Amino acid sequence: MGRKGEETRGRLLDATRDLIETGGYFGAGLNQVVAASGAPRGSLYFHFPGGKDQLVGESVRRAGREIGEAVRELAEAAPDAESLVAGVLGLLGDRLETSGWRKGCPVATVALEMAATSDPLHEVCSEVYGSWEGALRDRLAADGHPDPADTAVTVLALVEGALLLARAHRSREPLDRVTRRISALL
Amino acid sequence: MGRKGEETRGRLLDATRDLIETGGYFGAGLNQVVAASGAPRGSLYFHFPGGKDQLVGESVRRAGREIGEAVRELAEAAPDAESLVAGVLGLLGDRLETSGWRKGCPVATVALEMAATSDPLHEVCSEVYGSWEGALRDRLAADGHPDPADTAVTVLALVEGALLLARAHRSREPLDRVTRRISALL
DNA sequence: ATTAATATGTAGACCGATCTGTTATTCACA
DNA sequence: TGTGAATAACAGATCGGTCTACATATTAAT
Repeated sequence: MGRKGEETRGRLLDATRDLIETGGYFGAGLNQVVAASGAPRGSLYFHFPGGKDQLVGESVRRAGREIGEAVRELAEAAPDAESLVAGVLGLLGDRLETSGWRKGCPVATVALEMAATSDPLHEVCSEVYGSWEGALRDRLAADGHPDPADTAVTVLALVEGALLLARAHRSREPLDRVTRRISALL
Repeated sequence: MGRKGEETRGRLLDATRDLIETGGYFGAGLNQVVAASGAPRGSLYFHFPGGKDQLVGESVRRAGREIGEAVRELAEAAPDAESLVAGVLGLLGDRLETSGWRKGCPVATVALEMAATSDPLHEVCSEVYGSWEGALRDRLAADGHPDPADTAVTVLALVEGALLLARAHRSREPLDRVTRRISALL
């Protein structure tokens, strides 16, 4: 695959991710994807012969990897788990607010829409959440936390839930309140 | 409005709620709504002249009221906040699993899809979450909890996040893990 | 070095299906 | 007989997906 091809492929994935994050699987029409990416319709099916499901699946996976890496970088600088979670909540809050409450979690909406419908997409979402859970669990275990597995899932649920409430209220207040209470879990 | 009219109106709202819960706003096509409810297409616009947004809005509000009442009943029987939250998580877990991972939170998916797009629907979701937060806060305050406002939002975020992860993994493990760690917050 | 041949990618018209919403007509009960 | 409600045909737009023609690279042969 040449340089040019790889580039439009990436533009398609980025545009899809953006639209998915705002309106989920059904909210991301392929017409909007090609319009936003600048790529023609034919190129979409050249790079993603599996159609919309492949496009969305790779897009979610890519976004999951990106966020995972960002969290890993934050984790290196954070002295303990508590400041790490606070940092993540702060980062996500900034991203959410500056995007006009559009950019929350790129996985959540698709996960909810597809939980009972599409097996391939459900698996992608499950794997992404699993990787985040694992990274968090490892960090907690390394810090000597007494209950790393349960606590990792609990913290992830807390972050996702706070992000959901923040979008629902169009306010970072839920994120701030959760940040204030996070220490009780760690 | 006569008896018959009220009945089909209710059937339309119930069918909409079911489809919304499974696939969100975009996942609930009006063709599916009329097919599931048995009502003809024209009746839909007779009872809901505001179209899909009115139908979905009233459906979300109705579902929010129902769940709020169910929680209130559970709260009367629960000796403390901890057993109340555990009861809610258990109830939601049962509902989720027996529905084949379809019925989670009837508000969440719509809230995420519409956070940045539709002002009326965003407000409905915000109000429903607000009412749940308020009920939880009052209970915590009545129990003499030191930090009812922050804790209420945190607990709601935790429940919503756990429900999201459970649907994403098609497993009640996240709900169980969160249940085990909830006491740290209360 | 130049040209032919092949693979890679672009481009957009087009298809049937489905989407939300409208309309005119008929039904049924008071 | 008059009004609340049911009914289904219909309209325009958009959906995901397919198709063929064209342009641009890359490779190979002369």
